[in-house]
Amino acid sequence: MRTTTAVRPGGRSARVQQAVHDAVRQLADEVERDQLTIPLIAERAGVTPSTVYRRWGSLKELMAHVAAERLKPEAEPQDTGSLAGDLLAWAGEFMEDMVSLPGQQVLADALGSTDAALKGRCRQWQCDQVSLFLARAHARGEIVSCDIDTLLDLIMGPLTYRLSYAPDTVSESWLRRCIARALGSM
Amino acid sequence: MRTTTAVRPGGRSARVQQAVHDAVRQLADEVERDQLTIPLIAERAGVTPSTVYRRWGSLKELMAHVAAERLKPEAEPQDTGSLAGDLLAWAGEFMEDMVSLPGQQVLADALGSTDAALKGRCRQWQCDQVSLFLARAHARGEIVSCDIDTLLDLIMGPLTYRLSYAPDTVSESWLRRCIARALGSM
DNA sequence: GGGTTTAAAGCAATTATTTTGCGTTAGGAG
DNA sequence: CTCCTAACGCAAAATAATTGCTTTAAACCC
Repeated sequence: MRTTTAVRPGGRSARVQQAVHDAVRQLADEVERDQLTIPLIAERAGVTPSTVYRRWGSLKELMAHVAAERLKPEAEPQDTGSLAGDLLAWAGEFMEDMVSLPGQQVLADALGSTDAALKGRCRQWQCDQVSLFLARAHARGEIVSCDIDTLLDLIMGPLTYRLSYAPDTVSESWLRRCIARALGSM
Repeated sequence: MRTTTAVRPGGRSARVQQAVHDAVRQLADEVERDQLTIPLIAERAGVTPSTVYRRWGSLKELMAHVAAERLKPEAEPQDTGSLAGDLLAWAGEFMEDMVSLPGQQVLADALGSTDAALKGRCRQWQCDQVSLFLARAHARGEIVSCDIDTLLDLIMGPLTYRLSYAPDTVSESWLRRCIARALGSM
């Protein structure tokens, strides 16, 4: 098992990680998935293949790490003025990202990993987002009767499930119903 | 894209498919995941590697096919006398299978695929199961106010989500609450 | 700051896997 | 029974993965 995260954060190590991740994202838009190889990625990143093998182990693990990074929220999610609105904006954007063909690849790469630490991090990011929405709601004085886990179970659960098994069956109206149900439950 | 399913069903082709699938299942219990290679599988199955490459394309796709097969229900699920009971028995068995280490691999292999047809088949099997439970409930005279999709959204959604991102947080009591919520909703 | 230590990267040789062209085999159709 | 063809086997060639050793550059300690 390799560590991959923040080994000697400032310096060459970090630059290599950045270069490799960038190379993967670039090449994902340029070549078919089955010709996306580690030697190709290494060349684009300006490093030797053995560096990639030693740090990430395999293409599968590398793709999982890059995919997980794309699941990480980059900016503060918008404040819509209500919990339901915040959840819809957030989950809606996720939904739109992941129904697309590249999004489907990202989701598959992330879910295809068995790295528990990686999955745990993804889960934590989602918890953090929902936690932020709940804090906002509380600050507004909204009465909320459900916890983070239940919201994730009833929103991200069905959403991830459908995105994986039947991506053509998701829609904004369906997502609205999920959110309404989640907020109404308990 | 390859077809894989039922090409010249009766004959050599089917025997090869069987032998290869069997070899994968055997070897999955014997060797670490990263030394499970196509040449190894081919040797165990008594075929040449090129046969496997030509039919399945890559290890990833082969594993996805084998994993999907394990998600297919083999026997008629037990009739417990109530819809809630049927759902709990079925989803509970799925949960127990998939929290285990080999189960986690199977789930990751299946979810890691981007073969829409394969995913669609998995979804269909689950629809069929729930449909059967609903038919039984109807025959018993149970009043049921929710449809197949909602039951899958509220049971298999959260379950698959948690099995993927936080397998240590599932439990039978949690699953019971999911099922109760699903049956009470709408 | 300058010297020391040590992860991590580069390089190159070795090994393993993947691809491919072509001959062969065995189901399926007439 | 014979022909036709998809799928398999075989072996050579191309490509990718592994590994031992060397070199580089962060990090650490005076």
